[in-house]
Amino acid sequence: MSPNEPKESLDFIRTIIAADVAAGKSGYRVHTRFPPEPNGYLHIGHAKSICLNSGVAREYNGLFNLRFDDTNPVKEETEYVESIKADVRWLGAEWEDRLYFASDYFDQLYEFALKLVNDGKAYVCDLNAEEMREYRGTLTEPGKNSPYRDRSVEENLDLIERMRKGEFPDGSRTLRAKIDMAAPNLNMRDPVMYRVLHARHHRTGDKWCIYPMYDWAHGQSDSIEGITHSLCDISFEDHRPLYDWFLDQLGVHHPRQIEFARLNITYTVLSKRKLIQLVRNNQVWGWDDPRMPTLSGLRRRGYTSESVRDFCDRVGVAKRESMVDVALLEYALREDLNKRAIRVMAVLRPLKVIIDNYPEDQVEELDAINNPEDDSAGSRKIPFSREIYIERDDFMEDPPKKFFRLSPGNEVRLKHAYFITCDRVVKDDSTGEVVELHCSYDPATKSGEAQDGRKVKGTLHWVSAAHAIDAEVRLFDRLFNKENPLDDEDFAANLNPDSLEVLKGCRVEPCLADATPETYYQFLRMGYFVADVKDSAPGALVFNRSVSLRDSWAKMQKK
RNA sequence: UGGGAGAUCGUCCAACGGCAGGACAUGCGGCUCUGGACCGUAGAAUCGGGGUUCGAAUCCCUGUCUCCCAGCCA
Repeated sequence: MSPNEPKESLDFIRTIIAADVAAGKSGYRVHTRFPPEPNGYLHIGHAKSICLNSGVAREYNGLFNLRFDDTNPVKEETEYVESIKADVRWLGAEWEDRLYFASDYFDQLYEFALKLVNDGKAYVCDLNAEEMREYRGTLTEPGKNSPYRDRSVEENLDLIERMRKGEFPDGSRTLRAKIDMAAPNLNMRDPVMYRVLHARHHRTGDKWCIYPMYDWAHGQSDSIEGITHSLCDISFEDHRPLYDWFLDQLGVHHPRQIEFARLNITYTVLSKRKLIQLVRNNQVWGWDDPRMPTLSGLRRRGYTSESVRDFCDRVGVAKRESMVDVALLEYALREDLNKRAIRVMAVLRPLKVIIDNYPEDQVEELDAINNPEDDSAGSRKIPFSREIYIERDDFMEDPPKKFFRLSPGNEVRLKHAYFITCDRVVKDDSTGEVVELHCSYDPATKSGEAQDGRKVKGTLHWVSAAHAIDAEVRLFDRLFNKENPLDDEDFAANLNPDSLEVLKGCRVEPCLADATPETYYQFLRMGYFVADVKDSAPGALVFNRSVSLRDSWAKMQKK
């Protein structure tokens, strides 16, 4: 979408930006940024922000920056920088040569700070953390001025310079903006700009022992980069007056901060702090566990970046707090995969079927279409023989009314192959478990149509026993069994103990032998699957189920 | 009377003084060599109370509820 071909309605942010551009603000430019802190992996909530920021820029032929907000060396690591870059790139957000770090601006930020000190708008404060809290006041009571608030410019200059040089221990002094200790907005009660922190930074090393706070770094970084619209989540609404204050005092380019509601999804948590807890407590395999809402987890699960972007479009942008149904995410994936996934046959819980009247040593190569939704996907050959496997769930000895699958005496179609009828059931004497089925086929139904025009209600997937290859299949369910896991103080108590089911001894058709994570498959009637990027290898296949197919039979059974 | 923000189908998002609409989810029906996909169809909402207006989800008043803020985190 461009301003020339508007949608019938714009979200509130695009409405604001359209007005700003029309009014000629910032020279008709649009320039946005995504500013992650490299202290964890990106999740789908970040995807919403990335899509918004990069999308808006693209719509106006503007620019989009990736900037790491790396102002707290004790929490940040290079590993996170790399994973974030990979995730943003995967999503298709293009930062071109504009990869920045707030730490790139430490020198400039320091110069800015000196200017505020010189202007009498910032001072060095000797209060410790606890004292500062006491002086800050409360939500309903004003704070008190720091006893150090009225130091001379000369003394402040001397002190900040010595802070920078490392003369003072961690936590001993801060540089504070001189605003208003009685302000009803706590952020304006002389906020800290710099703290002393003798910590090695992942990029600047030991150069600095004072580090800027978020509020001091963020707006100025936006300004330096020429950002026009600084989009952030609603929790920063209270910070906007401070964002504006710093920029106004400095008299520099002044981007407009706009806040939107963060994304929440049912049956999951979208908070870096919570996710890192799951990782550290080994409650998941890692950041890229396929059950995690991280972008690396979703990717490993088999989500396409197209589907994630489509989902972000569908959830919209607004200010009210909301909880999006996870079904919408799944819908977006199915929608995309339905168009592009190769259809193959895989039997997850095998039950042997012997076709008694099929020639003992015969093998036929049957044609199988790769994707009925996409002619260009072509077709392939699959082997058929006397002994095959079908899904255990596709047979019932004593079927209920609407069961269209195999049962004694009933005829069904084997996809791409023949009609078969079940003649005999072999059971284990001691357990009574069905061990194998004896069936007969009708040679006149090859490729799945009966010459005489008779119909069957059911079509089953299958694999030739002699040709099938072994695979492990992992079925995932929601990570939490409560719609909002955060409703309870201990959210981890809501972890779904059945979120993972591992199936071994699955039998899949031969073409899957060299499956790689780059190919999205639909296992006919079972769902969409992808080879696991870490655990799958030729000869030891491991598939993740990305999402199941809609299943009206299962739905019917539940009633 | 701390400050800030927000309340529209079950869910998410529209409607910006002029017929409350779309998507997901759900129900029903059709079609199908995937009980998939697809097609059709149904039910489903303006937080409460006042006011302004020919006309209010929208403007005004009032009440209620929800969320955020007291890190030298971001």
